[in-house]
Amino acid sequence: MSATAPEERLVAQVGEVMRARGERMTAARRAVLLALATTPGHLSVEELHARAADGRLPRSSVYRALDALSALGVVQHIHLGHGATAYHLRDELEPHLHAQCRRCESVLDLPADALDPVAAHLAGLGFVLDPAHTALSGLCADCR
Amino acid sequence: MSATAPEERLVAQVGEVMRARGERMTAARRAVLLALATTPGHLSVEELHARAADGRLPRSSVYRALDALSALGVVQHIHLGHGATAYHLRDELEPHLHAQCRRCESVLDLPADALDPVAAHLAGLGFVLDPAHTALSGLCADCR
DNA sequence: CTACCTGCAAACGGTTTGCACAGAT
DNA sequence: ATCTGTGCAAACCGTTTGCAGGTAG
Repeated sequence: MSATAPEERLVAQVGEVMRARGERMTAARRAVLLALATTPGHLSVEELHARAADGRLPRSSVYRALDALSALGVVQHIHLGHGATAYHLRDELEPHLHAQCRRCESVLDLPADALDPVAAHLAGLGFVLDPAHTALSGLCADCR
Repeated sequence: MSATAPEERLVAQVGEVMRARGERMTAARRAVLLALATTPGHLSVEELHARAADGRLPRSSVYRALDALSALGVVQHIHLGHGATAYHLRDELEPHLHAQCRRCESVLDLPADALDPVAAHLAGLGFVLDPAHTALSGLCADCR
């Protein structure tokens, strides 16, 4: 019966959007998209390189696939202080922020509304906060 | 009469702390410290390199001077999303946070207590927030 | 005089790019 | 058949490091 797996549906959907824009759904993009869809949490390019197409996809292609998917709004990234940028599918249903320990680099998830007070303050200055775009920094319980 | 300039007092003070630790107040460290003390706001290593010792101080020495001064707690740094790290003297009297526009890269200052609500939430999880260590991200009034 | 520190130059990790070829439409 | 995307390799940028010589104490 082979019901259509949710990742395959995603690839098909994204493919349509790309075609509508005169772009193409290629093996590289499919591989990156599948890696993101089948792995929980956020992944570095390093990790994507390892998981997508079994490590056979060059890093530069991973970057270009991420660029293309980001342009569609399918993929988002988070800046983690010192460390490498982390990528993830846009999470429409479960948006959340991140706080990273500056010592052990572990990442904590926060409710999406955690920055609402600052966001309001900034809005008053005409500044639109993108709360998920950079991780907060500090020391986790274990590292204090 | 040549009254002692505040920067010179700072250099002398920091020099003492260094000596007390078995370290030294060298020309490189003095130059970086003076550049930070006489320039408002936060500076990249690039900018420090240009201002300290007239550009004659190698970048690697700027990094090492910053490391030494950071170890004393005299200097702090901020991670700015994509961009290069920014350095500044520890501002005991006027601590503040930063929000950076992801388009024009300009930086907005925020009151030090702007993240208190999140900090409280995180404290409940045992996580100690360091609110000044990473800049928030978004779009400024001009770039929207 | 003796550590500690500097300058230089090379290496580094993450990311971007130029180019000729491959492949989706 | 066309034109976008890929692979490769080299360049890039911010940062770190090894080492021989310099200098603060």
